[in-house]
Order: sequence, then structure tokens, then C-alpha cells
Amino acid sequence: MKKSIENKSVKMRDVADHVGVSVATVSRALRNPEVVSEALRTKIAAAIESLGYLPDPAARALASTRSDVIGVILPSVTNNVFSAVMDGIYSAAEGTRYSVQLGYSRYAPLSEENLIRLFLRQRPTGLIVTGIDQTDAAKALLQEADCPVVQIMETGPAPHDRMIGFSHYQAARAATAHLIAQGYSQPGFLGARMDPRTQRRLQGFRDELRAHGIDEGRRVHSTTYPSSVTLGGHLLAQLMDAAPETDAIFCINDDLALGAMFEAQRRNLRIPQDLGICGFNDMEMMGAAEPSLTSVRTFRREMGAGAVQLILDALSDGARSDGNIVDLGFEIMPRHSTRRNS
Amino acid sequence: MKKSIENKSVKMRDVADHVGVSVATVSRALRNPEVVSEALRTKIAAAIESLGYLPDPAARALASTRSDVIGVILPSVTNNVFSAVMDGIYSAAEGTRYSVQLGYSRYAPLSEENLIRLFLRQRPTGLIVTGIDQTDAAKALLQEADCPVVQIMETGPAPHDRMIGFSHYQAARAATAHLIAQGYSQPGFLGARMDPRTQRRLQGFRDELRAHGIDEGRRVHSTTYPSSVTLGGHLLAQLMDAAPETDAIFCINDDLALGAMFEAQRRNLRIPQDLGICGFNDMEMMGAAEPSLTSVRTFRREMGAGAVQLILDALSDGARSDGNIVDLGFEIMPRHSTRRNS
DNA sequence: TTGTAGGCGTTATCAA
DNA sequence: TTGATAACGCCTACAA
Repeated sequence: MKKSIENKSVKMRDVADHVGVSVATVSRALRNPEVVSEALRTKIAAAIESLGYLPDPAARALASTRSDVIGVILPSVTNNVFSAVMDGIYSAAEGTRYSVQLGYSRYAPLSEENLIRLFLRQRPTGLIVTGIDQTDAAKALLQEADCPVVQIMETGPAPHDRMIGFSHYQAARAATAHLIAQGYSQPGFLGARMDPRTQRRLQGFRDELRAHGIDEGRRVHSTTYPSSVTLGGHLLAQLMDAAPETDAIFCINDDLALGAMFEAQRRNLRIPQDLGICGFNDMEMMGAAEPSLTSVRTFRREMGAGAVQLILDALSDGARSDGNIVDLGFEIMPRHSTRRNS
Repeated sequence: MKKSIENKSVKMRDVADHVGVSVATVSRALRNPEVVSEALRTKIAAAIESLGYLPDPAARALASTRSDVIGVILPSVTNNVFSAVMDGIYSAAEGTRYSVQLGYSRYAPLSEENLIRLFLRQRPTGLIVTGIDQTDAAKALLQEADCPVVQIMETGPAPHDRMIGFSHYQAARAATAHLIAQGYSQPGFLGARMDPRTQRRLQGFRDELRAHGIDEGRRVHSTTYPSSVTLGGHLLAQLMDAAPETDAIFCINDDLALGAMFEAQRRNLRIPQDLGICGFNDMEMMGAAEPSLTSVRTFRREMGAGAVQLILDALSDGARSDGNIVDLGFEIMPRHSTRRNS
């Protein structure tokens, strides 16, 4: 079995010669096995195996005007929300003939637009983009794309093609409602980065307060800096200085919540009595923290895997069925940090 | 400026016609601008711009027998140690003509081997692989690769080509030495996953104990499960039950350390008096925690960026200069969780 | 400095 | 069911 090494330049031609058929037949055996005779098929498979043949993706793409890549554009490399999404994407793509090509926009709509253009140039099998806040040019590109396009992370109006996510607005309202239901009457808000998705969460927070006739006062603190545990601490410090009446906080994400928890401990604020804390995303650490932290569970891995599945479905469905929206929802995970009533 | 949209199938031919030159000249203007006359170069650039031409990577790769991709193989998608590495890689690649292709081995040497084979098939510009524990077949592939190969995360003997990382063994020894220097006499070890890199850290821990004449007793607790904050708590619980004399722990990574910290708080162990805690990697949260947690800082982003740089260097250096090892080192970050002496 | 032409490894069309 | 044979879009000697 020397096959492992000797594939440096085994090409379809070699396989064909080895079996004594034309390259066309080998090609068919690979793409449409059903039209090749049983006998040849097995001989070809054996030859491929023993010669260690691997198709050249570039030649394939050039000749078929279609590459076997699924393009994915995410805003951030480091944010572990997206790590989970990627995990789902890679898992779902594993075992298929498709490979994943990743691009990072760094939360910049213009760079997202360029990435979309770049990816589309490769005639990908499908494209996965994050959210609904593309530039007009990007939207036009997606609209004209000749491959399935899936928007992830959100649900919302007018998807380009397909969509899988949840409502950040509703999730934030639910989290805020949870705080209020626990008896907190002066909830505050901690936010970072404040990209459009985050803004929608803020809007949910505000609308829920309003629905309960609660004034937000000076309790909304946010920054455009990227979020971090450290920042969570700073924001809580600012908030408590500006609005000492605050008795609970809804944090835009779990990092901020964790940082706020640490800061609360430094200030000897008792959780959940003096301060209730609710995060967002429900990363693994939330349940393990002391005290355990309430959060809004989102289905990130499922979003990634689901997006790939939507593309595969679209491929077999053939036609492009617009308006296909999958709402994965969310779930409030009540934990010690907001357990004031019980 | 309708260029943004109308690039659906603008090809080099179109640009050439638009300017009134041959495609060869356009191609040269793109690859070796210096051999094309100033006048044509600017006209071509203008045409490219106004037509919105984007080269077809597949055709490029096929014709030049070299693709503009840098292949990267990492063991894990979700582990944020690697997120930071990726961040460095993408940053360094940005603005160059190279794009990044990511593959995940899920800590399985065999799948790493297959990915290497797959990536090499595309004749990449360079290949970045994680660590030094490849299968023999993979090693052979890397040895024969006709592109620069960079191994990241570690330093060690016999790199295939180039290498950038640090010594996990030495880092663990240093961390253990720090604990001992702080007056802890019964340090324990918490480990998860226990891949070869982790094992080297354990070896460092053990050797350092031995150097101080300390018996490890029943204080080494590890599992092959992937690490998590929750797991850190469980492991500490096990450790304290099995070896109550433990007065400090060295954790294989920061997640375990954080989980151990929470568990210690649950058990009313005072940190750092009753229990010293040292993590590994120094993720951002460590300094923000309450109490702040000692860790071993590693330069993950720099490793990623450096790896890309090494490839770019190799490209211009021309020849493949073997034995090129960059040791980024590490740094002990002493914080409250081990501040027993002062 | 610029143009001509052959080829990169597959796929797909058309015959056989 | 199988085999020739053009593409696919670009690169690169080789010529001019």
C-alpha cells in the first residue's frame, strides 16, 4: 500500500489507462456512477484507490463552471458565538463532497460586500452569510447569485433566499420579561460593539420595559468596543455609578455578564438579591459559574448545521424556493443569578 | 459606477478587448506588472476597475499549477486558543493575494493526514499545520510538499520546514516552579483531552516536581474528555476528594482553571490561601476574574500571523531553508490566585 | 514590450 | 454504455 504517498500527480488519465477505459468514463464513474456499468465502476474504484488518485478541484471547477465549495462569511473570527456556528457548518459539510471556504468581514459591511463578490466569483455550491444588514450592492449580488444563499443568525423580513436563525428582538424582550417577573424593577442594559444585531436586542429590552411602564432612566450603558469580560466589569461599574438604583442587568452577551458578575463580587453586591444578572447565548461556562448565571440559550451549532442542510436541500429541490425561513427560537435558562423570588 | 454588479462573467478576454491588447498582456499586467509598459498598465487597471473584472481562481490555479491559497489545518474549531491563532492568520493574509483555506482534524491524526493530502492536491502556496504529532504518512507528505510548510504551536526537533511556537514542556515547568516558589508544597494537576501537546505539559509538571523532590501523590487528575469550565469543576472536586492535602493546582488551560475556581468557591476554599490556581494560555478573562487568575501567557495571535509571514518569507527567499524555528516563548502572569507570599 | 498558441485536468456534448 | 473532443479561463514559453 504505497498509495498514500504516490499521489503527487496521479490524474484521471492515469486511472483511465490503468483500467483501460477513456477518461470520460472515469469522470462519469465519479459524477454519475449510475450510468457506468457495474463492472467498470468497481474496476475504476479499485484503480483510484490503488493509485491514490485525488481529483484536481481547480480543473473540476473550471470545467464544470461550479466549484464544490460552500462559502461562509462571518463577522468575527474570535467571537465564540461564531466558533459554534462554524462547528455546526463543518460538521454538516463533513462527509459530503463540499468543502467550506471561510471569510471574515470583521463587522464591516463593505468588507462583507467584497467577500461576497469574491466568493461568488468562484461559482460556489452555496453561500452562507451572517445577518440581514448587507449593503445595497451586497444585497443585489445575493439576489442575482446563481446558487442557494442562506442568511444565518436572524429571522426577519425579505430573505434573499433562505434563512435560519431567531429573533434577537424577541429574545431580548423575553429576557427582560424574565427579569421583571423575578421582581426586579430597575433593570439596566449592558452592551458592546452595538452592531445592528445588538441594537435589535437593545430595542427589545426597551420595548419590554415600556410595556411594563418602566422608565429606563440612566440604566442603558453601551459602547462600540468589542465585548470582553473585562469590559463587562467596566460597564457595570459605570452603570452602578450612574444609576445606583439598578437592581438587575441584561447583558448583550455572556462575556459581559461574566465580567459584570466579577465586578459585582468586587463591589460586594449580592447576586441575585442586590443585582440580578442575565447574559445572552448561554455559553457553556454560564451553568458552571458560581453563582450560576441566567442566560438566553441560542442554537448556534444548529444554525450552522442547518444552514448547510438548507443548501443541500436547495440543491436537490432544484428550484429556488424563496421565502424559506427557519426559526430556531431561543430559550431562557433561569439560574441562580436571577433567582430572587423562589 | 455599475461595476459592482456587472461582473457576473467579465473575463480577461473582455478586459483585453476593452483596452485593445491581448489577454497575455492583461495577464502580465496582473502577475508581473513591471514588464508591462506604464501606459498600458494604467489603461488595463482602469478597464479592470470599470468592468469589475475579477480573476477566476480555478482557471488561475489550473494554468499556473499553483493556487493562491494558504492551507491551514487546526485540530479544533471551537477551542478559542485556535480562534486566536486563526485571527492572526487571517490578519496577516489580508491584503495579500492569498486566501486562507481551513481544515479541522478534530484532534484525529488520521483526519489530519487526509486533510494534508487533500490540501496538497490543490498545490497551495503554503501549508500551516498544528503541532508535531503527525502520522508517518502525513510526515512523508509534508516532507515531499513542494510548498513551504509551517508547523505551529510548538517548537521541537526536526521541523519539516519551518516552525513557530513555544515549548509546552518548559512552559509547564515554569508554571509549576511558580507555584512552588509561592510556597505551595502539594501542587496538583488538572488535565483534559490529553492530546500529545497536553501530555508534554504534564511531563513538564512532573519533572519540575521531581526537581524539587516533591512526590505527585494522587494529585494528577485528568481525562480525555474535551475541556470545559464545567469539567474543571468536576476535576477539582475529584482531586480534592482524592487528595485533600492539595494546596495548589496547575490547569492545562484556562477553562479548567476557571471551573476549578468556581468549584473552590463552592467548597469555601480560600484562594490563594487554601488553594492556588494557575491556568494556561492567559485568555482575556483571567485578568478580569475575581479573584484574578494566574496563567501562562502564550502568543497565539502572533503564532498565526508569524506562520503566514514565514510562508511569505519562504516564497521570496526562494530556497527552502530547513530548520527554521521561531520560539515565541511564554510568560508567567502572576495574579491574585497564586499570591500567597506577598 | 507585446502577441501567438499550446496546455493545465476535468467536464460535457455528441456520436458510436 | 462508452469514447472522442471541444470547451472552461488563464498562464507562459516562444516569437515578433
